[in-house]
Formats: sequence, C-alpha cells, structure tokens
Amino acid sequence: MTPISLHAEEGLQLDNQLCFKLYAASRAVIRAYKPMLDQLGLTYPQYLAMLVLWEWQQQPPALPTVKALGERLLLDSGTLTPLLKRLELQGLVQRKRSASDEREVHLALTPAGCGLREQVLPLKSQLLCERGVDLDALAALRSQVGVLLDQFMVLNH
Amino acid sequence: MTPISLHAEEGLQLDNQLCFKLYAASRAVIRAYKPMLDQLGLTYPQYLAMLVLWEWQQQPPALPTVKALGERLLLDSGTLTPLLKRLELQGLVQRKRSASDEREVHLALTPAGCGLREQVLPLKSQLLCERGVDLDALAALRSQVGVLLDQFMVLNH
DNA sequence: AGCAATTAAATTGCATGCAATCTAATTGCT
DNA sequence: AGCAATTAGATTGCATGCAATTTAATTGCT
Repeated sequence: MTPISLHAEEGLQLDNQLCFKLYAASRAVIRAYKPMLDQLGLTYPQYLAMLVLWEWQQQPPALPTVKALGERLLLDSGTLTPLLKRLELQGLVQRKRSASDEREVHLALTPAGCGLREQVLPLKSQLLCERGVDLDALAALRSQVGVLLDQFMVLNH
Repeated sequence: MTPISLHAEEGLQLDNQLCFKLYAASRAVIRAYKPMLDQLGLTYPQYLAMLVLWEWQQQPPALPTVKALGERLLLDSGTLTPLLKRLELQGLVQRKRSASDEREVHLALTPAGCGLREQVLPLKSQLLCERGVDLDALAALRSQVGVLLDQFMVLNH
C-alpha cells in the first residue's frame, strides 16, 4: 500500500478538487433543467422520481415500493416520504399500503402523472437544441461519470 | 438549428440521464468524504468554503468578501450567510463589516481555522489510499467534468 | 446636491439530503 | 406458539440550495 503524497499547493486548491467540480456541475445541470421543470411543475428530485415511475410502468403489473424507488435513486425514506406526499398532493402519484405486507407502500401513477410523460420529450429536445449540446459527448461523459459512480457505490459499501 | 430527436425508450431512462449520474456521483463522493469531514468537524460545503479561505490566505493582505467567496463556490448569500455564521460560532472564521464599504463583509481565518488546514492533507491521503484511487484517472475525470461545468456556466449565463 | 438605480448581505420560505429515532409489521429461530 | 431481530416507512432535527424579498450603503446621473 503505497502512501499517496499530496502537496498542499496542489492538493488543496479548490480547482483541483474533483469533488467540487462534480458538485458544481451537478448543480449547474439542475439549474439548466429548471425552465423545463417549471413548465412541468416539478422539482428536480421529483422529476427523477417520475422518471423511475414512468419506467416502471413499462412492466406491469408490478408496482414499485418506496424502498425500490429509493434503491433506484439512492435516496432514503427520510427524503422520499415527503417528496412523494407532495407528488400525491399534486395528483400525479398514488401511495397505498400493500395488502400482503402492511409495512410497504406501493406507488402508482395517476392518469395525470402518466400523461405528464408526453410533455417531457419535446421540452427536453428543445433544451438540448437551444444549448447546442453534442449528444455523443454527452453520452461519453455520462458513461465516465457512471464508472466513477459505480466505484463509489462499491466503496461506500 | 437541427431538431434533436429523442426516443422515449432511451431518452427517458434514468440510467441514460447524465444529470442523474452527476447528481448521484456528487452525493456519493460527498458521502465518501464524510468520515474525514467528521474528524474535522465540518460539513461538506463548509469544507469547500474553508478551502477557498485557505487558498486566499496565500495572497495577503486582501481578505475575501462573502460575494467573492460566493463567486468561487457558485453559491449566494442565502446559503453562505448562515454557513459562515456557523463557522464563526465554531471559532474558525471571523466576519467583519468592511470599513470602506459598509455593505461588504470581509472574511478572515482565526488561528484555529488556519491550523485546521494542516490536518486535511494527511486525512485526504489516507482516504485516497484506502480506496486505492488512481490519481491520473481522477485528474482526467476532473478535467472532463470541468469542461462540462464551464459549458453550463456559460450557458446559464 | 438630490435622487433613482445598483449592489452586498441578510432574511424568509420551501424542498431537499441525511442521520437518528420511532412505529408497526414480518421473519427467523427455538 | 413465543419472542428477539429485521425490515419498511414515517418522523424529527439540522444544514444546505435557491428564489424572492428586504435593508442599508454606494453609485451614477442630472
């Protein structure tokens, strides 16, 4: 196990921190989504939750639980419970206790929640277009960040 | 302006979203920093603020203002004011109104805040070592995420 | 000088993230 | 069956992010 030597001059410069670049880039991308999300009436994490629910709907009849959604988004019930209650208040999602296991809460899309999906693709195309995003570069970067994510997922056991 | 065509099957899959990968990776990295930050008694954004203040100290005598710190971290006073008050309570930072312009607040490190810097590099080396991080790969990814960040910084004007 | 426009922080309100705790339901083990 | 250990959500508390508003100080323009 070779000790890693870091020199203060480089090792503590903000601009040399991957962590800061990631953190700032993530917020910058979320900021870029804001105009689109405002039109949908969703916050960013709410949008991610809807993406999972829309995806899940492709394989009926299994409904996801809060836990399953959390595993997908890497979020716990402390974050998801209030978020899902807000989506329910907006009439996009229904939460119902499982009959077979009363601990679980199943999530189902309402017709409104289902229909919202159709509005997303046009808005997203517009977003990418306005910004002249290179789709190939996007995919490449996504894959690289994905590798990093996987590494940390394992390491955070 | 060529319209970008996205197909629902690929275009809305969570795993195909760069935004989600970035968001998840950013949180995963912050989680990885947690053990180190706990030892320092700092939260993650507090740590970033300290990085900037430590860096700033290399060029005396100019003291950063809240605004300057915010420009560096891409955060506004709504986030920074309470964060800095907590750092002040911990005795790491001093906030003082500028004499020349009463609107500004200058930030100075206390001796304790200054001294904390020495603890960081060993802890960080240990973190990287324990996880067997490849420093070259790290630098490469940082540079790529940096490019993305720059693009969005410009585009979010 | 006088005053509108700007600017820097602070404040308020809301929605996360996340640790820690709590509750209720289910499992597993004897 | 009986009971400890697990498990799924909900709840609480705290620290961000960030939009929107407010306050006080400074600039800029006439």
